[in-house]
Amino acid sequence: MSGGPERIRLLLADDQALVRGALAALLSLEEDLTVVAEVGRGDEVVPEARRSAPDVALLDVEMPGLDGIAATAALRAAVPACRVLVVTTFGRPGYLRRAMEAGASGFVVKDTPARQLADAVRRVHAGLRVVDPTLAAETLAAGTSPLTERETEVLRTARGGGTVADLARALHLSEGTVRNHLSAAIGKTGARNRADAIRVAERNGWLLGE
Amino acid sequence: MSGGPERIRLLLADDQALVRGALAALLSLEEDLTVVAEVGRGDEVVPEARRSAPDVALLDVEMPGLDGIAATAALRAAVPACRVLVVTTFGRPGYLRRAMEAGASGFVVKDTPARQLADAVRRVHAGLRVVDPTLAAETLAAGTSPLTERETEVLRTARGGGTVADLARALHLSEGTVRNHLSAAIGKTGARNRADAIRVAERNGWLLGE
DNA sequence: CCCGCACCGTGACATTTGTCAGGGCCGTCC
DNA sequence: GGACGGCCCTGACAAATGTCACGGTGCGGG
Repeated sequence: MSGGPERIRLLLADDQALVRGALAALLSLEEDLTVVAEVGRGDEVVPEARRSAPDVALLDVEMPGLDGIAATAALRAAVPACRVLVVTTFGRPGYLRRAMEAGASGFVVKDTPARQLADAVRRVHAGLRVVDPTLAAETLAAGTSPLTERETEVLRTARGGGTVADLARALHLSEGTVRNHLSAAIGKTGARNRADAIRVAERNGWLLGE
Repeated sequence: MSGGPERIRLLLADDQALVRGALAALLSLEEDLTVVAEVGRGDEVVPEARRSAPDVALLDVEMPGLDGIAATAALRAAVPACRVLVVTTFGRPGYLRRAMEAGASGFVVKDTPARQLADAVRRVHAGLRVVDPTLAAETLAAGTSPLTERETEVLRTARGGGTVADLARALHLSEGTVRNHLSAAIGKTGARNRADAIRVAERNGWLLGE
């Protein structure tokens, strides 16, 4: 508590309580870091950040309530002084780009060595950007989503695994139109199936928004 | 190092280095626990356990090389003195049953509070069993897999997302047989699609073994 | 022994899915 | 204004998928 007045204040957001607590333990070992808040849902990030005024927020992408990308945007708007470091399980190429566009300062996958996390936090706090180099290359290669807005929506709905008729009803579209969008999506993703297209799009992080 | 000779020796296995390190930090805060080994792959568990002789092994289910269930069985056979606590992301009903059958002493999901982990470790070390009560109920409800061995195999292969012809070639079966197995699986899972059936089976942990 | 059951295969069938060629409605940009 | 492109729809077609009925093989239990 009285270690010094200059500690970097951290907010942790991760839906898995165990991981959250473990990260807190890991980061608290550092002299210059202190965890001032922990939340388990994306929509709790902004309220909690308003209350505890952290310097850096570590956000997971997969969270209930609000995904980490949307939470990033909301947090940047509500508490501009707080920088964001996205820490995620999956190195989906699209995630990185979306996170950066939303205003994140850094992006780290969960299979990077534990030692590097504290450094990443310090760099972000210092105003630098932190990006996994391997992932950056993939992101450039994968580029932005080739899918149109409607195609994305159809594909996202199709994730639930219903028939074309179901999708048409859910989206208030004609069956033919749904088929057309799916066909276009299958072509653009280079897939052979609807299921295949969903997998490809998901892996690239093209099914996130909204 | 010299806190006392009676510390519980732990082995951690998780494919995400960050989580692994964080768990190590969390558990090392406890006076009576010490982490003696960390691995990132399932097939490294037994060799490492032979070398470091841990009292308790914390294994993730999702791991490259060898999944946590198979690693549990192998570890129990190779190093009977070491008890196993499975720590996993997904509370799939089938995972719990399979883990227990493989000889695990405990099963914890990653969104349990961090404080409880150390207690779970101590209980397991003391010879008790630790099971998430909510999950136990679900497991009883979901029961064992209704799928026959072949159906499971076909469904597992179908996950890759190929056509029936592809599956037939990969499994050395006739197309008609593959269709029959898929049809049976769809019926038994109460699904309407092949993709749907895969999702249901996956959620229940029926696609694990082998 | 006989029955049930998992398993493999065949063939035929209805349904679903994916593709293609159209056409019309709107915006934006040149 | 005209071209372009996203979006919606139609209708028709081929291919893949799911279902059904059937026969044949082993294996284990009553």
